[in-house]
Amino acid sequence: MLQDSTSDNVTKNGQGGKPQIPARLQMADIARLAGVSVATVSRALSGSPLIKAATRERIAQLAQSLNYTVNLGAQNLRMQKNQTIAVVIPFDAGSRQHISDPFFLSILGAIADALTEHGYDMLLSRVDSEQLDAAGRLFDAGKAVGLIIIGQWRHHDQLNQLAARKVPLAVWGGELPQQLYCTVGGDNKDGGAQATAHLLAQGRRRIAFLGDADLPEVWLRLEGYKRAHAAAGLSPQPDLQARIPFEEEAARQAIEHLCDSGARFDGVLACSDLMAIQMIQALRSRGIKVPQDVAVVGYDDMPIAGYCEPSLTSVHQPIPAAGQALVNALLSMLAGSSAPSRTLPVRLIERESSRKAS
Amino acid sequence: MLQDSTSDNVTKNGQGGKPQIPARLQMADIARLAGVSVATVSRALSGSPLIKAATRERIAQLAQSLNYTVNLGAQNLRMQKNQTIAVVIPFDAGSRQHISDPFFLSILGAIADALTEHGYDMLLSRVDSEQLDAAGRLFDAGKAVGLIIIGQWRHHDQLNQLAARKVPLAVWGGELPQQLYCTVGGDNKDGGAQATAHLLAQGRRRIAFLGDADLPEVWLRLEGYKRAHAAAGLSPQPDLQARIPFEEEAARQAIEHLCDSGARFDGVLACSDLMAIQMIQALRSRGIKVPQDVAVVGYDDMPIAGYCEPSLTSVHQPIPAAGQALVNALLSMLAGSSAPSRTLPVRLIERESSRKAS
DNA sequence: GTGAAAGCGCTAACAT
DNA sequence: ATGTTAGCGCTTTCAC
Repeated sequence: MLQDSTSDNVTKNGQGGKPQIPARLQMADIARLAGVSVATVSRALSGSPLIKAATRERIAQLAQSLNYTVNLGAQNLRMQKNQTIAVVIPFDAGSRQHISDPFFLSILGAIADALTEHGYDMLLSRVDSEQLDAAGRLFDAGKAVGLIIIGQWRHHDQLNQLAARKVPLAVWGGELPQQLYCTVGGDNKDGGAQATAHLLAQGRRRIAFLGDADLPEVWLRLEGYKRAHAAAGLSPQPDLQARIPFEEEAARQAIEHLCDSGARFDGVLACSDLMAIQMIQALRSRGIKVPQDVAVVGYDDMPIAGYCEPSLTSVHQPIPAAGQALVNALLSMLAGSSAPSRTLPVRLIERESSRKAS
Repeated sequence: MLQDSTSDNVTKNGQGGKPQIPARLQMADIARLAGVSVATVSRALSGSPLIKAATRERIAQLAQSLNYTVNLGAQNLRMQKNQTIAVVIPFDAGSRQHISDPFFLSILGAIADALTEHGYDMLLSRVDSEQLDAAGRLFDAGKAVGLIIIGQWRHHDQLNQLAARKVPLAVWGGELPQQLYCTVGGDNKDGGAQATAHLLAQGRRRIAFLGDADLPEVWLRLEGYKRAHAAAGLSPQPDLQARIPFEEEAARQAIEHLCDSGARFDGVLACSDLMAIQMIQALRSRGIKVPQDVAVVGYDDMPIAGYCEPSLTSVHQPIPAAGQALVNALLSMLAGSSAPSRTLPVRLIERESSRKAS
């Protein structure tokens, strides 16, 4: 059997059993075509000064014209490197619905931009929000060198375990005591407080809080809500704290339920813009006016906030900064340094939905 | 030098120069710990019946307890396989803004779900919408075995070239003549026609069309708009066709400009819900009532459509079906079969923004 | 039933 | 300035 057969244009074609799909070009092919060794091609393509400029150029041209690109899988294996970060958007196990909150695309885009800038690829993955630790598999299997997880959900503990296992990890969420992993998040306590203080300043006294306080971010916002009440010498009604989930359909039902429960309120702090909008709709369909009868404040300040009717007062989160901060944190962990958790400033954007009652 | 040194717990630690970050466990480590060869571990972990059940179980336990998982990079290289699909969301080159239209997350989620179901990973990538062919690199470099591209943008030609190069490709967009690649998309012509017919039926006669007809999807919707006019024995005013881009900020400006241009219209067909909402806002800020003075119809029927004030009439796109169709198409191409383009049915959801003029 | 050894596509010493 | 060679972590014939 001839080893040096130069008769084939492309390495290994027609050997395998299957009807081989256009086998990808590999370095050996380029080498043969250029009449040099693979080592030379490798060096030429990586721009090594060891190769004579003319040869380098010739090889580069050849590769380009054939759309050849170094196989990154093989390259990474050999170089022991991996430039992929997994971004995990947990999904609500009950309703396998895909998350409709625009906040997620927004932060995803920001992370994608930041990763691209640093030359990393982004593997998008969805895991059950009840089993965040399943994301660790992406690291164990070497698919990604690090993880960015959007939200702690109910599993601070699982995230801690991942971190204890030394899985490089940056999490969008609230900073919690005894936390082993790095979080980046808006200042939820302050955001909750700003929004609540604003409603109180408008003369609202019975302010409903919409959100599932089992989630750290929401819990912190609730703390802010309480703090603002305390600062005004008031104490909030516990029955006005409604456990509304983020997922759209479940949220709709819970909001309807709240409105029909007979609870009386003249202000609402919702933990997402979506919830706020759903609440406004539920109120209006019951003949209750916003903002005259009930003032509503949302959270995240997504683009829609400015476009609804009435335009929505909302707590603005610095999404692009968040994306960068998450990526920076993770990269510095990968570089061996430790990354402190960061809390980013937020600010209330006042619009029509919370205008002062007449 | 001892080859068989069993003294090290982990392969290659403390050999390299750098302060080695917790070197990942590899098969050799498991093999040593289990007192068998790597071949046995490999077989055991892949559930080969060649291995005695007891041994297999023991090895599985060990691996599990150590969070060991086969390195997929190496596995893929060896097995000549790759289970990654790249999903490309082009960005508008001018405004490097991340796309704020919720439609993109929505379809991204649908694709992610469909890919997960088939055991594929999803690499999310953003490319300049003017250089869609740059996405081919993901395939050339072996990072992904196939591409799903969201939208044709202005570069039908580049997509055709990719397809001609045999890059496995499925595109969300409009079906065009002489198209070498596979598209999946809503029935844009019909969607445009349904929306327009609805507006005409409400007595509207001067209907503005908002969208950049350079984009195939938009062009098809415009065709539907014209067809509906023709069917009613009417002909649309060319000056009411406004080239509004999808990107939020640019759209806002273009819409303001249209409103101030003196163009008179009593109906609007917008090519996204975002545009529709922006238009409603622009009109109202000028004292024009929706739907009394101007009826507005959006496109995509995103969740917000039902939640704005007035609620938005919109053309509903079957996003989950679209995600599955895109994935199925790509997978069947990968399997060697050809995949026909698909046009999915759409339907108009009537809401308040287009109620009949009194 | 298990081990030894070759090789997936590439890079980096070490030759020359 | 270029070629030879030995692996990266894994799977899989082929031996035993």
